[in-house]
Amino acid sequence: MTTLTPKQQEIRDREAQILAVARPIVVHEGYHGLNMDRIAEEVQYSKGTIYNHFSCKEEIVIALAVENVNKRFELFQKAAQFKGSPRFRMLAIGAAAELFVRNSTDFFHFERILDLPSVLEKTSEKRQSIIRGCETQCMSVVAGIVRDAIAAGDLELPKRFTPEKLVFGLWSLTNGAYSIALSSESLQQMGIKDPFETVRDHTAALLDGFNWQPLSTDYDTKKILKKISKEVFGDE
Amino acid sequence: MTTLTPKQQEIRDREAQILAVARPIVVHEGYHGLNMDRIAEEVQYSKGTIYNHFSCKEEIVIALAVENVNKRFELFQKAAQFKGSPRFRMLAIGAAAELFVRNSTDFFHFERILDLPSVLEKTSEKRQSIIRGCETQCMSVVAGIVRDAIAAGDLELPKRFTPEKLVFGLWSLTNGAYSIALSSESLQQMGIKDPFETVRDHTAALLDGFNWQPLSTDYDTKKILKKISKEVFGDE
DNA sequence: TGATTTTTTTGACGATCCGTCAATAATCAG
DNA sequence: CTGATTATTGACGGATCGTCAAAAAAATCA
Repeated sequence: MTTLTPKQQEIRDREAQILAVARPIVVHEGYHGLNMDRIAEEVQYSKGTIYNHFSCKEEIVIALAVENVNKRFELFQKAAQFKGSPRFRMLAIGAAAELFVRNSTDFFHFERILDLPSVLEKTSEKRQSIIRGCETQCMSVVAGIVRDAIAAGDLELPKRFTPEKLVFGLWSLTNGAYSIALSSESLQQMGIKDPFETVRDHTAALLDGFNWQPLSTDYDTKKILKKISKEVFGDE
Repeated sequence: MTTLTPKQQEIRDREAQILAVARPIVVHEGYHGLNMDRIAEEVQYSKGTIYNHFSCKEEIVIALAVENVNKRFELFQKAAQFKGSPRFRMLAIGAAAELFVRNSTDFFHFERILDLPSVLEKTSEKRQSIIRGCETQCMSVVAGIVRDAIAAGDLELPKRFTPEKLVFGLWSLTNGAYSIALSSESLQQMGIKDPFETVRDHTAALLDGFNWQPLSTDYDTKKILKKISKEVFGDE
């Protein structure tokens, strides 16, 4: 129980091995470049063995997505702990989201694949619920900051407008922007050279629109962001 | 030249037939439910004939997407012609986007499939550029409204902030929201029952954040929207 | 009209890839 | 060391893509 036989150890490690082999394939050659025979060849085990770990191809993709959403959740938690006013903590969340996308551009590859219902359908309920759980937790962390802002008197939401709704807006904005930025060729020719900066500007405007104090015009964004990246993400 | 032989007529019509058969399949059974043999069977032509019209499966999907983006562009043009202040015309654009999504939920099916690089890769440059063109034109129409607002003195953008950047934000927000709403199961359980209403609120907040006059607090949204749907989209 | 050329249609076929499973090999327990 | 258990293997069946030589249909011409 406490100690594993070498065989058991080998089996445990293999799952990570398979994912390590699969990840770059999906990233560089897309969903259709990923095929089981190739994985089998690269990890030096037979196809049947791969299927002992993952019941289908889609299960590998979702496993990769799980690795990513866990990382995101960690970043969000760190960010939420930034010492400062709620509005600044929200800025830290934005920085976390940006950092996440920058460090794992590949994330969107997996998320896009799983956006296809015909793909998601084949994956296990178990891993699906892990992903949903991560989403919900991230949402909670951020909604918590909104609640703190309300409690502190920095923010007053319109009638029947929940903190979750506000978070949904931020989530849509950032996710939508990164998603477009990664897929649409036309962005460049429309004159948007730095989507990240644009997203920062827009989240600021959105929160200003809700009159969340202090307004973006009242603080030095660059300065705060520098402080955040030093204190929260010092190492990345 | 001016008149077509019956045979040529038949060939012309067949393309539409194929798409008409393919669309519901993709919508209801996803990308992987769509297969060429099945299409061939349903349109009562052999597979080879299908391949005379579309060089591959992906080409059918992108053709369906083209049908949709054209529809969206039409709606946007109509909306932009609404008689009223730029801010209200922008409201009309929002209504157009919402109407588009409501009437063609299936749109996101095709867009998601084409988000996979491994799928898009196989499609013709011709159809790709049609789609890009529609995107660019939509962007231009909306950016035009922003410019009108600036010219009218209703809006002043921050330094080095182009109208296109503002449009990109709106586009991200709405697209992101609809995309999440359609795919994420977790939304409901987070308490967002009406994503459309939430999107309207957020776009309003975003534009307020840029201090685009008149602010959403200064007009009766419901009233204006009713006017818009009567005058612009009377029939839909 | 009937013969000839051109165009269109067809579906059998090769190729690829998924997922299975009976046979084989490795490991473990006594 | 031996028999029981567990893990591994890769050949195979099935599905689907896209091709292409042969057949059918249409168009052209005498």
